[in-house]
Amino acid sequence: MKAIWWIRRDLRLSDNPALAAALERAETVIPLFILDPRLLDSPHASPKRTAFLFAGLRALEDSLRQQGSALVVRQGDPLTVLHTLCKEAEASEIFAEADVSPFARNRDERVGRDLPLNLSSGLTIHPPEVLRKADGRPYTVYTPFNHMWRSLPFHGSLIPAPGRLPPLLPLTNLGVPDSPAHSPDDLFPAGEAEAQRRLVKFTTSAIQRYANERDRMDLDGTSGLSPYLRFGMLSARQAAWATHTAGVYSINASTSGGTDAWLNELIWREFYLAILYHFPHVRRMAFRPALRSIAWRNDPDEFTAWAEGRTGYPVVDAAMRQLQQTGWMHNRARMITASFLTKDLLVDWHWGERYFMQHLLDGDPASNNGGWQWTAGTGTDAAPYFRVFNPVLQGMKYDPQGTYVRCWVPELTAVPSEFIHTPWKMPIDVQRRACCAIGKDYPTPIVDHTLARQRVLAAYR
DNA sequence: TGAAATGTTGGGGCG
DNA sequence: ACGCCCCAACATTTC
Repeated sequence: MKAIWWIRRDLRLSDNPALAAALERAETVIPLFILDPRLLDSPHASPKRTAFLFAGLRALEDSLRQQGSALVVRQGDPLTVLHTLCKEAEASEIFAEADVSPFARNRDERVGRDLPLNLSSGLTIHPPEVLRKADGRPYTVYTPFNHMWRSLPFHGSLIPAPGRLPPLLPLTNLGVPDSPAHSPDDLFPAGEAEAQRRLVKFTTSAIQRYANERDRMDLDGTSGLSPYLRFGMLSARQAAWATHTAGVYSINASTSGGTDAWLNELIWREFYLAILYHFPHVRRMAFRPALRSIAWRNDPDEFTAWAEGRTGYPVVDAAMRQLQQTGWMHNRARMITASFLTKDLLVDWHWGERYFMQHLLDGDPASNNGGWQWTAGTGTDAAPYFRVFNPVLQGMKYDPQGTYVRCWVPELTAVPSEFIHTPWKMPIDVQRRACCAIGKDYPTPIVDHTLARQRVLAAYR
């Protein structure tokens, strides 16, 4: 029997339930990736993320070749492509990893009606369907979701990568396209091997300090694994299991330091994947009906200033430039910039959601939407509307010396630390010495935070 | 996974 | 010695 392994966001050979199922049932497995124009040309697509995906496909292709197989790449509507390939290669089964987004579920349902599609769970550790309250309804609050999640047994162990794969007969193959844009490949080299390297590095060092340092924008305190999790170059199970090697892993522990904080982040990921699965309309509108008609200002010039890092608030500008230049942004900075756009500038969170999707290597519909709705206060278990981040205080707390700011906003390099988060307060002679004239070399704040805060509170009320 | 406004307390300066 | 004021430090409430 021949089967197709339809690769979507599971670019890995190890711990891949869909691949394992295919190999168990079929003598020949055809690894297939479909370039779907509806995804690649969507308004939420990102040249940087596509470049990362293609680089990941090249890495996967290399691994498959080393195992005696190959990667077949084709373009078009998945149903049509799969139809053609099934006929051409005489494949009688298709195996893939289940996904949660409305787009993916729609697509898979269409395919499954016509073709023998077998979906395996692997995107999350616990599938969204099984996590329900006692009354059968899905969770909408993180903490009880977290408790239920942690109470579930982890079944099965990690699936090792297969040894030699069955060889393929020649098939029509586009090959992996060249990356559409220059990607910051040195910061995030794509592929399963790199993901494993990072995981080992993280679980043997930074994870110990993760509880305290993950919020510090000036330190290397995060895992840096999000782009790899996004495309399944690393499985969530691998990410959670690896905490064993950190030596203090306990599924029910509340005091195991960094590993526990790390597990919480993985559970946030599963929470928002479950939210999108159970409430697909969150992609189109606020989860909370009362907050679907906020009187946004939506000033296009202010939005552009935010996007380009010209707001006059150093932490906001540093973060937005980091995103533009690297395709990644520190998690604390994501909350600060999202709060600034929605609350200080009163721009619809949908605008920010789309912009982040267009730039983030790890851009994932579920996590990104969840994060934006959390900040805007419109989502499940969201921050209350009156919780407005103060960009100055956040900067002083999570970038105390201004190292992060100076890294991404070079015009502030010589500004003394005393003024690094409030450069507009520099006396003229200090500005001169720092070679930074406010209003010329670096912008005056585009809004007064105190006034903006009052304005947003009124608008939300 | 905030921050500002408001309230309370207690020590020290000073008449 | 005493009352009064000021204000920092901390706690509570409110947005």
